[in-house]
Amino acid sequence: MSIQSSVALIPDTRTRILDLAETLLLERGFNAFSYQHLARELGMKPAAIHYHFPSKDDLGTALVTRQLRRLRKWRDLPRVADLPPNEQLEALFAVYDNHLGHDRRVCLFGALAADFLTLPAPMQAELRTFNRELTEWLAQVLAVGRATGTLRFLGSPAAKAAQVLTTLAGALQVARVHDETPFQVIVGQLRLELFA
Amino acid sequence: MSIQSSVALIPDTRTRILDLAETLLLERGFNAFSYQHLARELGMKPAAIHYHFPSKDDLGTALVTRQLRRLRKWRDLPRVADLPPNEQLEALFAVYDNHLGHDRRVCLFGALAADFLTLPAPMQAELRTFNRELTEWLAQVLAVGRATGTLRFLGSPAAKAAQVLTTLAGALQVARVHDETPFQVIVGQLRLELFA
DNA sequence: CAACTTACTTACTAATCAGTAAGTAAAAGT
DNA sequence: ACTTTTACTTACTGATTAGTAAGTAAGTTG
Repeated sequence: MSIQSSVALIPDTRTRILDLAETLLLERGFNAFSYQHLARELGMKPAAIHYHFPSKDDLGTALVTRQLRRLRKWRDLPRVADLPPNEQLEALFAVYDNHLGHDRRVCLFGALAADFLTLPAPMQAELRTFNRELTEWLAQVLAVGRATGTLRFLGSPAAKAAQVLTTLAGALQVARVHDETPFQVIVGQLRLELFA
Repeated sequence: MSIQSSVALIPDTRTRILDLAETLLLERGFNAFSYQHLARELGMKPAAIHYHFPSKDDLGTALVTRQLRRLRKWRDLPRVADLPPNEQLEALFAVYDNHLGHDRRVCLFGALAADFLTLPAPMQAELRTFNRELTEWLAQVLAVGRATGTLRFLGSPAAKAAQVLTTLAGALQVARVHDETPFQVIVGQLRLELFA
């Protein structure tokens, strides 16, 4: 693998494939794009994609693995980890809002959940880990937020975290079917209920 | 079209196709089944499916249209329409719980939202109507429930209805990725918050 | 009884799919 | 300078896709 500057203006081919596949996955679904689509748009032949990702399973797994790495990196960023809980929650909302701004992309979880049973086992496993780690992070944020009085909710932090994340994933899907409005309404409702 | 008893033990072919397509759609996704799959399992040739539904677009649209008819029928059923609001909400939860019991099916909305942009226009339109009518129904239930003191929530009934339905659709997806537990946890959280 | 309709099957097309094998030009390593 | 590795292209396979056209057997209707 070629050594590439971390501030590369032109990403290497492998990254360009992943980026395009991610776009197509989040905008169209996993079963709705092919190696031919990728190759045509990247100006290369389908076999070139197979060189980097022998099978579509490999490509899909790489996509989820990358997103899991991103989650861990984001979560541990000082500008996120050092925030008070209510602002951490707002930062989470901003991530989903940002998806909406990119052609109403759904989140990775929402893109893969419906077709989950057709996915290769490693992809399923990575997606489970992704969702579990994100839920655990939010549960911790909620627990501290309630303890310090900036957040309020009934029930356990774990249950509330699962509920909030599920709602956010669903809200991006509703936004796709209608328009941005229901997403903003739903997130507004979450803010109303959660911020003390 | 042949006249068929309304309590038919053996549904006509068109219905059998719709039933199987619905099963595959809710368990695998719209782009994950073909006319060949349908034909093989029904013991007929793919062209027989084309006879009843000339294109896959027609089949998909028929599926959503049927679900919209079911929603209107269910909503207007005396045993649903005459219930007090808190029991109407519980009846809604029961519908989603029943999906879970059928091999962890997601709801129609959750099955189609991710691939929404790849769907034929009539299917998109029907799905929008379906979601809009269901949300309006729930908003009314919530409004009456709060007014009569059996339900409680902050914000507008419309916003709360959108949030609750989005959460339910998402909860079925989470159940697919993990197991039944998160669904029960999330619905438990909804009950805790909504029932006064 | 004849004509028509219904509900299919058989046989096909053209496109697309994921994936493979062999070749190649350039870059990198020794 | 020689060898190896990288990053592809060309050319192909076999499977699968949605969809069509023509034929047919059974049932329905006038």
